[in-house]
Amino acid sequence: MRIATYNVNGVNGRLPVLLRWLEETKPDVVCLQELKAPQDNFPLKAINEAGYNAIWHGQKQWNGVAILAKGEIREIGRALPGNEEDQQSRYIEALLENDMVIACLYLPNGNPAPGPKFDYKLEWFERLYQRAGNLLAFKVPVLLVGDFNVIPTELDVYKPERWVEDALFRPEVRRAFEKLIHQGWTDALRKLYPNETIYTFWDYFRNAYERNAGLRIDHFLLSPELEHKLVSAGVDKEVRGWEKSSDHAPVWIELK
DNA sequence: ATGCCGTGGAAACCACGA
Repeated sequence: MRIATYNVNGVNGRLPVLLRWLEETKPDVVCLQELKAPQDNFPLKAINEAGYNAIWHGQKQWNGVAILAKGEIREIGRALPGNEEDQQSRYIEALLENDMVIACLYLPNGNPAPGPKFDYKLEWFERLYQRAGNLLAFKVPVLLVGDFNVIPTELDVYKPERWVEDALFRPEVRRAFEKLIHQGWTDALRKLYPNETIYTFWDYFRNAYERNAGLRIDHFLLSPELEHKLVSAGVDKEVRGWEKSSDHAPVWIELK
């Protein structure tokens, strides 16, 4: 089965691109981030007509996550536990019909750093670590998927020296990602391509896409139960070059 | 070195993103 993640940067503004990409690549399950749509303005009809069921957690103006599936999908939760005051819709968790658990997440950007937004990012990351540990303890197949807003290593950014102070690459954030991996997760794309330059995001300006000045910040983390089912993975890079594209490209994995 | 672009919501600019 093919599972994909795509930060759409506005699900309604991106609808033609999203539908074309779904039609061309036919993923079985899709995690979307940055819907930028309130709960009652999600394009469910168009998604259904494209052949997908959907659950989503919207928010007026910003954030918002969704999971689409050709098969049945049952929502488990739509908030990351541990902070009742967190109102931002950045997390949704579901059970797929093959009993796999999938968490679709949009980790906070965190800039400017240091500052309250960076503190929120680290706090959110710690709660994700706790939740991820609880999911691992169930000993079932689990996927943590989405826009982590983390550049894991120097290999994942075109000019690392320019990013050392940035909230996507600061040591605290890289350590948090490393700590999560060491909890027992596998970074799917790095497992298959340990030494390749792979990007999933290119800025809208400075001709970043044409210069291939990108970042790898959209990730698939596999629980141990899934590690040996990983067949292939990649980035639908050409989608980033389409008219009215998001600044992210879709990323996908294939599981047997 | 830098939101230079893009989105959505409100208002004809703003916040936010990475």
